[in-house]
Amino acid sequence: MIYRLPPLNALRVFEAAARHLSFKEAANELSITQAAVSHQVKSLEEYLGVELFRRSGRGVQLTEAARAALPRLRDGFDALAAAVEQIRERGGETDLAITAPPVFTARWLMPRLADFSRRNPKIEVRVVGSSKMVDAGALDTAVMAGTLDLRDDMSGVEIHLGLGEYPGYRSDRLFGVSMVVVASPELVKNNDLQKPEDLAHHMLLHDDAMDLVAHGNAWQKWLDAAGVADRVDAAHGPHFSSNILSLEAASQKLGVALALRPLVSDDIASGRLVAPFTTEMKPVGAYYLVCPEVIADRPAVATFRKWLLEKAGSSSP
Amino acid sequence: MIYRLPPLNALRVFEAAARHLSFKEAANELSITQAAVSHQVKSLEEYLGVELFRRSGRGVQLTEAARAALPRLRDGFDALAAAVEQIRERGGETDLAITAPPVFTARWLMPRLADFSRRNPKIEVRVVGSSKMVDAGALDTAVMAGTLDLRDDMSGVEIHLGLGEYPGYRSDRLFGVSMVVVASPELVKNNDLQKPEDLAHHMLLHDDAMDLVAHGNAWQKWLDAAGVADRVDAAHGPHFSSNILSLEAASQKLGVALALRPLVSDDIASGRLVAPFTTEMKPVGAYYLVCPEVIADRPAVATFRKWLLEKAGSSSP
DNA sequence: GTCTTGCATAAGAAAAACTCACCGGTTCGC
DNA sequence: GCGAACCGGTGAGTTTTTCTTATGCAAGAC
Repeated sequence: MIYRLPPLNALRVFEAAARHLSFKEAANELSITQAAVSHQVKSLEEYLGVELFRRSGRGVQLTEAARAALPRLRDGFDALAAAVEQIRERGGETDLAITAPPVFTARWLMPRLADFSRRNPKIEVRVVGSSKMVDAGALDTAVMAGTLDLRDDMSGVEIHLGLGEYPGYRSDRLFGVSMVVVASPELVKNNDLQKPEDLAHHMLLHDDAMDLVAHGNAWQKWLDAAGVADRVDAAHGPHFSSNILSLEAASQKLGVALALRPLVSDDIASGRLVAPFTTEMKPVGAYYLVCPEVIADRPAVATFRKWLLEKAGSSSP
Repeated sequence: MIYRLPPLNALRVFEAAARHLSFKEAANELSITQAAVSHQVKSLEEYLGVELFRRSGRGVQLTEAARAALPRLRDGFDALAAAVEQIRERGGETDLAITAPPVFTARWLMPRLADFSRRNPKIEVRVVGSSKMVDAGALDTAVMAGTLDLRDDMSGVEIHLGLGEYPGYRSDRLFGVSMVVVASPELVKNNDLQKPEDLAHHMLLHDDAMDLVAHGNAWQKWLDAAGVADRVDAAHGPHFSSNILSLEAASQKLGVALALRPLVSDDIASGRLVAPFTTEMKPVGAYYLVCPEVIADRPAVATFRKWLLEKAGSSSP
């Protein structure tokens, strides 16, 4: 993952200016002059080729483009600030830090983690749901060949959805995943949702994470696999930023979502969701437990790995 | 929200160096010299007062502190990159983009959103769960009543947990929140969890988001409010990065969590969770629907606001 | 009109980032 | 062992970026 980022200071200045809706105030907050803010904002606008503020003689207003990006920008700085804070306080006080994709965490890990904690009450756990544990890059051709590696870093253990190619790191395969269509049982009962063609009459729920896994529009790919791409429109429907949200939406009868098997097994077993079709799309990759060799033999890590592999083995497809 | 951040370029260099576990490789990626990387890393270490790499003659190793903070750091840069990308592409093309905290989205918005979509099938929605929509509020900004921005390629509303002071933005109060203790019904039945003191015998589930809302250690504050701070240890127990995860953990009987009322009302009604104590801690703030004045009167936004306020009114405390 | 406020801009000053050249320790091949 | 190849550390000097000062310009307030 190589970041292509604009000058970061300019971003920070822009964020402050946007928050205050005033260059002067922003300058004050940052302990620089108003002129400096003006310069930075201008350079950022030139770099991006996009107007960020609308100057109306006196005062400034955000443009649509700038406004739309602000939440993420704040998210970014928040995360950076948190990371720095963590370093300052020597954060890793817990015995075991687990970083994993949110869906995996909520749907698979959590229901089982209680068991782990019961068996190992002394191991203090820290669970971080990180949206970017999907190896988007791992689906690139270069990496598919197994030549390139990414992510030579990490803290504690991480769970990745990828190919398991992490040179220098111990990686254990948990289980493979496939993509299935899920919907609320009532939706299936009430309307006819027996053949993939019937999807044309339902709302398709999209989510960004799934598109990442599928390396494109996930619905499009699934419909292709099912051979009904020409009869169902994959473009429309609400978008969600995470699989957790789209699954929640599906169970609320908002529409039909894509999910990863076996993560949704529990939902299906409990009747919260059903998988009406047999068509399953095998995306590349599987969930892997990855950790740097240097910490692989720590007691807490070793215990967790052993436990996790056992759990994965007993419920894997 | 004023960010206290180290020199950002140093952070970026550090991230690259950590990823490659090599100053030389990092230098190569960043198109600078190895000496520059060395300098930047050193300055960051001095700024933080924390050793980040352990130099072993040839090659470098991450220290614990550095390793622990990396996932967040990467999350941060990912978010910044995404924000920049979004600005470049002038955002999505949906009719209505809703950015909200993850718990709010999953526990409150989603169950109701189905109704909205049913009533307004033509409005295409994009829901983004953003981890840090909690804020103290931008309090001292100049209010601008400027020229209208007539471009309509993207319209975003946000839901914040804050004070409702957003100059230049239209903000409507949805409902206030209070902090309550929740646990699995079985946990309450099997063990005695009748008085706050009993918490001493249970695992306390911590989450970062709740600490943010409480402006400190949320459990500590709750225990203070309940008057049992001296009898229950607020420090230990597993940590989660989001309220969604800690609630999930609680319902899996891993321990006892803090939650926001009324977000968990549905869980309590359905019996997934119970709130064993009457002590409720009122944290500052409430959920607000916030949107820039310039887009407040667009049909999609106006429709959504009307609907949302109606829903909030009928279920607020 | 005149005053005030807030952003833009140019030119020079200050600060930060980078390079170069060289050092020293470690590893690896012979 | 011994020397070569690597890799990071360091200090001095240079380049680039960022900031300030000073001033200009437009819009709203009185």
